[in-house]
Amino acid sequence: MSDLDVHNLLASHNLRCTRPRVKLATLLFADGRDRHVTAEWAADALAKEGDEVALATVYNTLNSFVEAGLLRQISCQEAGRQVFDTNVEPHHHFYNEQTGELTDVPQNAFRFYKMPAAPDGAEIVDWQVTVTIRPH
Amino acid sequence: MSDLDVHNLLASHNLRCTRPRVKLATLLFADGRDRHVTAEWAADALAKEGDEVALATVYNTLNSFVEAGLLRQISCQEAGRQVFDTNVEPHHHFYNEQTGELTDVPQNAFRFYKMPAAPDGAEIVDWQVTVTIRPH
DNA sequence: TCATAATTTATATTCATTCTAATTAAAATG
DNA sequence: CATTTTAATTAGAATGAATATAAATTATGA
Repeated sequence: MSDLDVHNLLASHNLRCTRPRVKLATLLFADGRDRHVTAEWAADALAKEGDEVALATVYNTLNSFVEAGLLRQISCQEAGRQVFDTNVEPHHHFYNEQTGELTDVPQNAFRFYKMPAAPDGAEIVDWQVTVTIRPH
Repeated sequence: MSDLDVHNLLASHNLRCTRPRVKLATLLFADGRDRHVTAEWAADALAKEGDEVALATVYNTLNSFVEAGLLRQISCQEAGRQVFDTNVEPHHHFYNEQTGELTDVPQNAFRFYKMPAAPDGAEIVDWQVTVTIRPH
């Protein structure tokens, strides 16, 4: 993903092209790989490249990316830290209980013939499987 | 669940019968209902009954209960707080995105005919579905 | 170029949880 | 039953993640 692409990506999501946003978007989206990152990880990764961004800004930016639909916040995780997922398509996760690492499981890895109905007065908007794995 | 039962429950799980443990076990297990509770909720509930227990003790106790297999820690939740589940059997959850409330979904409400294989070098130890619902 | 509105930033603050060290209480022993 | 040992409780301090604040900076459009 070129500099121009990053600018287009931000612009097309109504996000101003600021230094922190460009750096973070490049870090997260440039190679098209799926990633599960914390704010601290992203801040450290930028710092290592000499692109220091204040931690508060990293939080702000990741949250704007979530609002813009560029990132997804993962709710299935070790308690106590927010994890952001670059894969915004519906999918599931392996959770390595030893390392805490999350790995994507494609949506179609699960096929079901029975699902619960939504409770009265509510609708189902998403479902997500967390598969806990243990190395042996 | 009588006082005697609570004592038996604790004793049979190698937990000393202390005031905080008896109070918490009674609060959580006496009526056999499934509950999803935070440490703060439990501390407040005891305080309202005149049975004050230090918050640190509530945390200690809930964590011992988890270790003893009397409670389960839920990993699918709003970021930032631990939720303890009195239902230790395999099951799933509705997550109300409006209120944050969790409701049990019985294990057999899902039937799959296709599940992902565990990655090399690991085994699947648990899987759990979180169904996000929205009131309408 | 200039004005203005959004963004960044350092710092302070909040909140959930754990740690510490002293006290208290439970079970085991004699 | 008294004593000893060991575990649990507790107040308060400490930690760590995330957000709020408010002043300085920067992007964008006129």
